[in-house]
Amino acid sequence: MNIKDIAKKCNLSVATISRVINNDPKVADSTRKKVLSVIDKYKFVPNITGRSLRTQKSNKILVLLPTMSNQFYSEIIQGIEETAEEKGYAILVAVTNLQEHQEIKYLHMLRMKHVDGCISLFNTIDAESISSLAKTYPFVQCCEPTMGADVSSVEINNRQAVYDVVNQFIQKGHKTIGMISGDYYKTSELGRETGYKEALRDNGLVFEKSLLVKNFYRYEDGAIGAKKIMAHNPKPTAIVCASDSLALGATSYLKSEGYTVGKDICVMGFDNTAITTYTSPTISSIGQPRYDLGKESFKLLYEKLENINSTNKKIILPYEIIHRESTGCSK
Amino acid sequence: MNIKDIAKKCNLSVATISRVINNDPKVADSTRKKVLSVIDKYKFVPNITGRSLRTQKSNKILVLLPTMSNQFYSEIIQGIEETAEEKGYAILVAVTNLQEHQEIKYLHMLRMKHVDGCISLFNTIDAESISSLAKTYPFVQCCEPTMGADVSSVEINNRQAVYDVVNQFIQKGHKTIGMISGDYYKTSELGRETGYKEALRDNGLVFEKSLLVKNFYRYEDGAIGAKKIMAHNPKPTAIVCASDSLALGATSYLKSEGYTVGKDICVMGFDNTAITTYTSPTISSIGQPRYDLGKESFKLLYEKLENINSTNKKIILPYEIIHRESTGCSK
DNA sequence: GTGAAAGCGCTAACAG
DNA sequence: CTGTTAGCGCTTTCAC
Repeated sequence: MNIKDIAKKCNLSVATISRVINNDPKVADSTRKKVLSVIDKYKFVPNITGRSLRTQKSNKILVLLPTMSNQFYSEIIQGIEETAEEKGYAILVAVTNLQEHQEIKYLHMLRMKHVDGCISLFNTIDAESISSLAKTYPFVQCCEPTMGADVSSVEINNRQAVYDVVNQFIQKGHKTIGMISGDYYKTSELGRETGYKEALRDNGLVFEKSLLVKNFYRYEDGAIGAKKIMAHNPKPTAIVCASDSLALGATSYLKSEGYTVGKDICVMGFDNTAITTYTSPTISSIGQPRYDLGKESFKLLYEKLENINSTNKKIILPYEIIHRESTGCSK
Repeated sequence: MNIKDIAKKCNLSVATISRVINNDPKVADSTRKKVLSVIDKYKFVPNITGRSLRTQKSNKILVLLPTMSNQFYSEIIQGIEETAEEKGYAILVAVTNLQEHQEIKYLHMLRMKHVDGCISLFNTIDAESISSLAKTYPFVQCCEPTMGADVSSVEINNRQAVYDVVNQFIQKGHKTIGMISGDYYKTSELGRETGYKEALRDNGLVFEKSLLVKNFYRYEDGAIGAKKIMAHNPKPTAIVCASDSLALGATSYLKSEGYTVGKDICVMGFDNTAITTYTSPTISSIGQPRYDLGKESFKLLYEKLENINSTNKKIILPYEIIHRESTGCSK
């Protein structure tokens, strides 16, 4: 059942059917009624591939995710989705699992015009490729802009967030502070680690390599990281983590070793995911405005969708530091 | 830059270019070489919309998710993705957020031939619509088959899983057992609740309405549920939950009320997500073979992709009951 | 207000 | 081995 069939049933041309489908005002009311009833009767749905081929647009955008196993992304996607829907765009999510060939495969959907634009939550390909991609296709990076790439992006000031936290710790009297970070989200990690180092430096403390451990973002990496950091002499009294999962893993390890987290040692998480209030101790965290991160990303993408030559923008959104039980202690 | 342009640059027909693109063996080696070098030079990428329109297939499948904020789905999707890739299919994920209009919107992608098939992790539309959809398009349900629908599906035996757990509790001497369930995944919930009721009945215990609370699957719903259940007289000594988030929320509430979970009261989760081993107490849980759930779903879908008239299959995969600290107690 | 016809980019049947 | 041709389903001039 295609447009031609409907045209036959109606004794009209395909052009008229097309006009009805697309709400063209210059079609007689009686004609429109007849066509709609036939469309309804046969449950006709216009073939979007034919339409895409003709109009050269799909009204779909791609959201590229590094992994699905991160609570953090869900609200960002909701922000994108709800903003996109207002403008008539559906969103499609693809997961790269951090594999470059997957990333390339899905980015081809842009070049192949199967989607009109892409919001990427993470990229492995180099800055130059990103820049050239963004020049030709509507493309926006969210949370993890590739360093040195000329592209629109939305993120928080990761450096400043950790700087503030470490600074607070030092004000409260902490002298030995560790950090557990990850090892693949290059941009945010560098920012967070830089904030850590700069806060130490600005307070006259020296950065020690053995107090900064980097690995993945699984709970167990938090535990492993905490173990390494606690082997340091003197023992740290505070640990900043690059995610809540790391903070939770660290807390779990510290408790098993007899420390009272929030009293003997402070632990700070990142992203303020729902879990933080349901553990004991509850986990302090740095919150990102997830919904708005998604929303602003789509708005930037929409500017590119309307005019690919519009200038690239870099948007920085505010973060918040939320103190819970895990940072109850001063030293 | 399209196939026609390439043909001109090569002084060949578009047909030959198409043959090269599609690895047709009956193309002279010298010709192939020339074409490939031109393709490379101009960075030509075949337009997949044109191809889809012509071949009537997209080599893409849709994975329909009720929500993104559930750790549980990530490994299922990986199972689907890796199996699909072997067969040359890319996967696209869409999130309905439990809204019917979203579900319908994305299912249209099937009818519009924008994807060749769909694996759905949850549906709100009725059994008849599902059956008729599955008759015409490759469609498989994973984890939550719609009751009464004629469709291929993969799941575990939810009823038996909870039956076993409750039975174990009773064998260990528990006499008052509560259950915290959810209120929208109709199929699995009904199965789990039925298992709970049947185990009670088969052991001569009576089911009491106030011991079964239903709500959403957020941590707070676990806390709220536990509060309600603990108001019962006599006090329950074990609670079965329909998810790990509920179990964690319940545990958090019980601890705040002074109970020692695993000693005063047992708590069982569901899905065996990573968090269960990083809380204290660690949470016992019923594990589903997530990767295989995804893998088998794609295999069923592939049978439909090859032959839409192949008979529908219902696959039941094994579960496992994993005891951790939260179920340490007998009564 | 409606229809005829061209064409989006591609593949495949057929001819040679 | 290569070219010619038709057509996938749709939108959009251009006529009338």
